[in-house]
Amino acid sequence: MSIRVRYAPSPTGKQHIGGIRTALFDYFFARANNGTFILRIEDTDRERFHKDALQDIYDSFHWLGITWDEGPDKGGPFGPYLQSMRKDLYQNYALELIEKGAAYYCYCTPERLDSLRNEQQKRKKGETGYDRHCRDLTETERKSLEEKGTAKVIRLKIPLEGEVLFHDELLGDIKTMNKDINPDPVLLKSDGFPTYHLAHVVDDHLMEITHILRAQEWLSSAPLHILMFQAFGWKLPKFYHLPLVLGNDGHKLAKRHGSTSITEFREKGYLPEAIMNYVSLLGWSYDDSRVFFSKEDLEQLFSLEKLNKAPAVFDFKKLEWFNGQYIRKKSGKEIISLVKPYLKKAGFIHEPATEEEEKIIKGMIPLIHERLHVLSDVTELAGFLFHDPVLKDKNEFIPKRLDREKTLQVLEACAALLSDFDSRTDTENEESFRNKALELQVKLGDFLLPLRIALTGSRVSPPLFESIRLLGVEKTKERVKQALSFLSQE
RNA sequence: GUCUCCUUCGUCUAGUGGUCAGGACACCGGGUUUUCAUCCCGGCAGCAGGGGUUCGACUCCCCUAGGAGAUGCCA
Repeated sequence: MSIRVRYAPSPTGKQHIGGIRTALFDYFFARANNGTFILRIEDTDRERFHKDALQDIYDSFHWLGITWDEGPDKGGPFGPYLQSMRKDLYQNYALELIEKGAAYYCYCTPERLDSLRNEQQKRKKGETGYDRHCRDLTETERKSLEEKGTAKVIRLKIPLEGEVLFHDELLGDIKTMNKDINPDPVLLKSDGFPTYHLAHVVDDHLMEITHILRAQEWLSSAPLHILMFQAFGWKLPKFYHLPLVLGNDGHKLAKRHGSTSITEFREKGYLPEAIMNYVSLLGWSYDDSRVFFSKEDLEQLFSLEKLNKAPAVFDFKKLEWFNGQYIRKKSGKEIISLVKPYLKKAGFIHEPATEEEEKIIKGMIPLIHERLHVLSDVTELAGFLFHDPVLKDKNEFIPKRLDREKTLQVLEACAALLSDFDSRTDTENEESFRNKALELQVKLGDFLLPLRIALTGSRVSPPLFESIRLLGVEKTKERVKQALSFLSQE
């Protein structure tokens, strides 16, 4: 039987690292086994639904280059793939469960449920969850509630005794006493929409899903899902509860850990290759040493056997390292087009860029390429090529081993050296500067520092001589002049 | 509180009874160098604890501890 897997996000917020990791595993597993990858949108929570979130799912996937074989926009033999369009279907299945005695109507108001929960929390001990108030309503009680038009939901009737035993392909056999299962969870909400529990079981069956890969946060409700599969008399898919991705505080990854949504990573200048590579290594590995994997590699190499059970902490530093690696693999040409949007956004260049701007960009790439960790670093690194530096701290100019007088002297010497800068090669220039530094009894690094700051506004910059050539000697001279007067101010 | 899952360097991980416990990021040194970055070389650092099983346990079993998740008319 051919493999069919699905990624089933709910459009309630931006796609985060955790969800994408699951999606990637689904996708790679399908590709590596000539299976089918399905995208199903679980938009059954009408209150939390966001149109932008739906778009974000598509955007994130397109950007990463993940394609699906069946989905809302693509169609397929088991559609529609938008759960809100399958509403009636779920109602029928919920009714079927009632007929089978596996579910029942509940007329409890949200208010009653709230106060119930409050009391339970106050008590701290003992029972939690629904008290099964409506489970054994008599027919007459039910009828009178119906006549009053009380809103109702459908709840799953969890057996009071016994246990559920199921096998997780990753975690092994898992046994749960029925009394420990969430007491009678809601299947069909009062607005007629199903909850996740009902919807995914119905759809996974109808869509002939063979493997369910989902995060471990679902593990505790898995027994209840098993119960439903059994009540319907359906064949069980294989379950893989994937380890969670945690933030550096050890908790489930969430907004508070900074920007962990894919679109935010994208905006900061992370490459899809880097994200894909890094995220794939969260809870999965290939062998004892290989770390670089392209999408194509993963589409072939990925296997469920190499999955890890323990949760993984998301490490921004390592992602950044991967990103730097992938940036360095790009050609200069690629970097140019990758970096341009950031220059535009910063207001450094026009749209489209002028000829002069193009020239500068082309020239600066070799200088900044290997200094880039994320693409947005470009504005910091190359800003001085597009605007004069802001001089704000005199002490910045003064090297540790020098004082202000000496620094002024050094800067004057640099200005003098600059006059026939263009007539010399870089090697010759270096020699002249070196000689002058020697003459003034200053280390070359110290000698060049004030000039570097005059030019770029920072102690850290791309190589000096190349930078001077790029910006032009005339402009450099002006900046040195400004620096000189700034530094001589009392 | 209760239930469930998890536990190898700070982090991601390899390891499936006999290894000097391997790799990567981070970190710390050193080298290259006009700063930074890159690059190269080197280093620090781990089997949570306790019992078993076994000739032999990181590997198997039990207990303890710690962590996480769930406990919603959210997914």
